[in-house]
Parts: sequence; structure tokens; C-alpha cells
Amino acid sequence: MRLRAGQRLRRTPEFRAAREQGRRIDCGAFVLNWRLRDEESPAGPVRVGVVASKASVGGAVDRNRAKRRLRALFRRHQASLPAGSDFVLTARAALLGMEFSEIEQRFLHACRKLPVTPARA
RNA sequence: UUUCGGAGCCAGGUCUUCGCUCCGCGUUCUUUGCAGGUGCGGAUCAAACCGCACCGACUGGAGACGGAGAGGAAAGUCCGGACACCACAGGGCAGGAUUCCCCCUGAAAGAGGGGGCGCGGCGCUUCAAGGUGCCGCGACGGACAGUGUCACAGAAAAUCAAACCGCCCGGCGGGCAACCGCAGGGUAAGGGUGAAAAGGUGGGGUAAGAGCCCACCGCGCCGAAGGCAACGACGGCGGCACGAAAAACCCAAUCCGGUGCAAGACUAAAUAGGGGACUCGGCGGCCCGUCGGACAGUCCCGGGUUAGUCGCAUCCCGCGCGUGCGGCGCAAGCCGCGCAGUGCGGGGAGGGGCGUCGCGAGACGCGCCUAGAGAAAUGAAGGCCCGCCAUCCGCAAGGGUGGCAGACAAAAUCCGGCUUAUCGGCUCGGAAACUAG
RNA sequence: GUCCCCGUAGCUCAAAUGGAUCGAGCAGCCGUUUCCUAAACGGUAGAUCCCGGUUCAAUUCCGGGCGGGGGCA
Repeated sequence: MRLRAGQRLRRTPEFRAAREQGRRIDCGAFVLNWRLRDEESPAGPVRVGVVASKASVGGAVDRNRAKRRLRALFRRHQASLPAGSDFVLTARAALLGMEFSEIEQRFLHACRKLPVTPARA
């Protein structure tokens, strides 16, 4: 399933809202921020924004690869995430040296901490 | 064979499963209703904005299908162009860049190739200076156009140079003498200082010395075989008069208008009628000149929109296959028109490969390839082969097992160069060491 | 993407015409003073972002790299 513009965070206020108002879960190789756009009636698509800064990850090659892996992670599990929520995934340097299955386990472990129960894993 | 440095090339390959971005839209299937308009309500001084209801053309979305998908440096942004706007850009000054020693290639370039000249290293030769062979390097115009600099040390540091210690001459005084002291004169060979001491080496000469004289070399001038040219084998003359540094200012020659795809063009939507400051404004920093205007314009504050298309990146033609529509036919099928994809063929643009020509940069022919995003497209895995290491079997070729590694780094308007980063491999020629014939 | 600017001790600044020992304040360390600390006084260590070039000589001039900052719809 592709990621259209409606499924991505595109503007600075959207990123800031997710980071300042949402929950922050440290997963070691990356940081997950999660927020419901509407607390009362959660609906709409699940949106995601991926961040990989030059200071923490490295050059353009490493930044692109880190963002691709985080996007792949989101695509594989987006169906089981709570509707109407925004995610921000921020990469760290350790992300590139880690096996994908290890990253996946950490992501699922973090998702179980969310207050809203996922539809089905 | 090993090691070292140089030049050029490649940048792991292949298969399978699930995914990503772009293009295409015929066929098959599914789903939702987009853009827009009208009305009402909320917010606002008023708008954009937000919510609800109705109408909703062309169409839009998703899946499946077909095709394509990062580099030699895509990087740094150091040069040059294309392109766009400013007035398709004028004159002068200021400013900037380059070097021009010559020829050639190239659209141009702080680009490339060859030659000349200079410098350094090694070898040979020479008493030495120097000469010569090979290799490497060179931001390689001008210091009698001018201004300024050369610290410290040293006697003297830049112009008809300069006597500190020495050397030499005669005079006076002392001493038996060797010699010592004093004032005067000659002298740049020796010492010492320094980055640099005003031609070098050898010989003659002299009281001691000195281009004072001679030979060779260097330097300057004149001629000159040869060479497209820079240059110059070689010959003659002069007789030393010529310090370094222009990556100090500068001078000469040549070139340069500015801004850069966030350039810029268009579509849609939307309002405002505001407040303050300044004054003709634009055209490169200034002047000239020129263009436009004088109910004009610039800047700041405040407010709205911050959506989309183009620029943007292979194009065109013919035939076959495929497919849609229409007509004819009982049907198979045939005919006409349209369409993209694919296959074949042809042509044009760019790139790299091979071949020919050229010393070379390059030029010309034959098959191959040509991505285009927008918080920005390649991810998740597995198998085999290639590389390295360890170990085992084997005389060897080779085979088995285990582990590790494949660098540097990703287009962002495009192209030609430069510079920098880079694991490993291949090719070419060079030097040194060892072994064999 | 594109255009421009900067780089000196741990920090803030000097040295500016190229001249050798790169200077000052605060911070650091040692000592004097004090019962102890602070203040004061004396002493001390510490730097030209990196690599190359021009020059007798480079923080300075030139080239390349690295790092940091800013402007542009």
C-alpha cells in the first residue's frame, strides 16, 4: 500500500503537534512519537512522518536508507495501528547497524504500550 | 616472482518472494463520489477559513497489467557555457579574473595535448665551474614606468658600495733580534656575520691584491644552419655595467553588465477601503546617457494565500502484432478511422564501448544506453557464484568446513572541465631486489 | 538547490606594513596569607582548524580540504 500525501505529515506544525502533545517512546535505534488527531472520535487514515537528521545519522546515503527502513516498518504494520493517529519516527545512528527483525520487535513492543488497543496485530 | 610509485578502465553478478517512485492507458473488475456552484450557520471590522445540506459535466481514486528507475565521482560548488528575467545590456570610471614563451584541440574555460625554457633528483664526464642522458616538477608577462620592503646579526644590505679581523707598503717610537705599538695609505684573495656580501674555476701578474691580463664557463649584444613559431646548434664582439621579492602596491596585454531554476512564465482562489517613513523611479557600485512616470513609486508594520501546471529532460516517421468504434457479411472474416504499448526498420540530439586516421588533444564509421522526485522514489529476505582469512584431505591440480568483507558515496534545470573521497580487481609502460636459462 | 561570510589558549578579544618570545582579561594549577574559604599577591601551563605552495622568514599572501554561520519563493 503506497503512502499518499494524505498519509504523510508534511508541515512543521503537524510534526510539532505530534512531538509536543503526543507520547514519546524511546526504542533505542529510533524514537516513536504518537498522537491522536481527535481524542473524542478517532477516525481517518493513519499518518506518518519520518525524520533522519544529518547530525545524528550521517550523509545523504545513510539518511535515505534510514528513512526507507522506517517507512518499510510502517507499511508492514499500518493496518494494525489505531485509526486517526499520527506517528513520527526519528532515526538514530544505531538504526543502520541493526537487523530489521530486531527493529521490528522493538516497534511492536512500543505499540503494545499505546493506550488505545490496536485493532489486531 | 616480490616491492614501490605512474597512467587508464571496472565499480560484484545472477535467480526467487513481498514492497517503493514515475510513465502508459486499451482490455477486465471493483468502489467512491472529485473540481465547481447554491443556500444556511460559526469565526472576522470585512475576507480568506471551518461545518452542514442540495446539485453535480468532463472526469477522479484504488487493485491488477506492461515498461523504466542514481554516480564516477551524482560530492565540494572552484571555473566555463546553455537557458530565464532585469532595457536581448549603450559609453566612461571603479572593481574582478587570467597570463602572453609558441603551436594545436575545443562552443568556451583558472580546460586539454605537444613543443620550448627554467628548476630539482640520479647516472656519466670535468680539478672545478659547467656539459650531457633519464625521470619528475613548474600560478611560466614585466623589477632601467614608478612607490615601498629586505628584520636580527654583521664593518657594510642595494648603487659611481663597504676596511671589523687580516694581508701589504713606506714613516716614527721601543727592542740586541724575532717582533711590538702609533698615525697614514693600498687591498675585496682569506676569516667572520647573514637567506643573500656585487660573476665562477684555473693560470699569469703584483709590495699585497683586483677582469688588471689570458683560457673555459656564465652574462649582455650582433649574426645565424634549422624550425609554422617559441626557440636556437654554431660563430663573432663586449669586458662585468645586470641582488631578491610582483602569491607587496603596481604596470602591460586579454577578457568580464547583473542575478541565478528559490531564475522565470501561467492558472485557480482571495480580499483592504489600513497605519508609518521617504522621495521621481528603474537600468551593475558611481557618473553620463536612456526609458517610464509625475492622482506616481519605494521601504517597514499589519492582514490574506502560501494550492496547481509549465520550466523539467530523448524526439520523429513507416510496417507488423494488439485493441476500441463504425460499415459490410448468415458466419469466418474484410474495409475505414482512432489509440497507446510492444517488436522490427530508418533518421536527428547527447553519452560511453569497439574499429580507422592522427605523435596527441581530437575527428570519422558500427552495435548499446538515455532516471526524473517534491518532508523528496531502490526497502525486507533467502539461495548460488566471485574475493580474503583459518583449518582439514591431497605429491599436485583441486576439493570440503567455518568465519569475515564488497569501498567512497546518492540525481534535484542541463551540459563541458577542475578538485577532493575511494575496498578490491584488471591492463599498460617504468625503477629496485632475488631466482633460472 | 543556489549565493555569500567566518575560524587565534577552556571562553571573550588583540597582534593588520609578512620579522620569530603570538599578547591581555576571566577560568585552571602551584605557592603566600587565614583556624578554613573567598578576596588579594607571586608564579606556572595552555593556542594560530588541517594540508600544500610563494618567501630568507607566514596568524598574515595564494590554492585545496574540514568545520561553523547567514541570505534568497
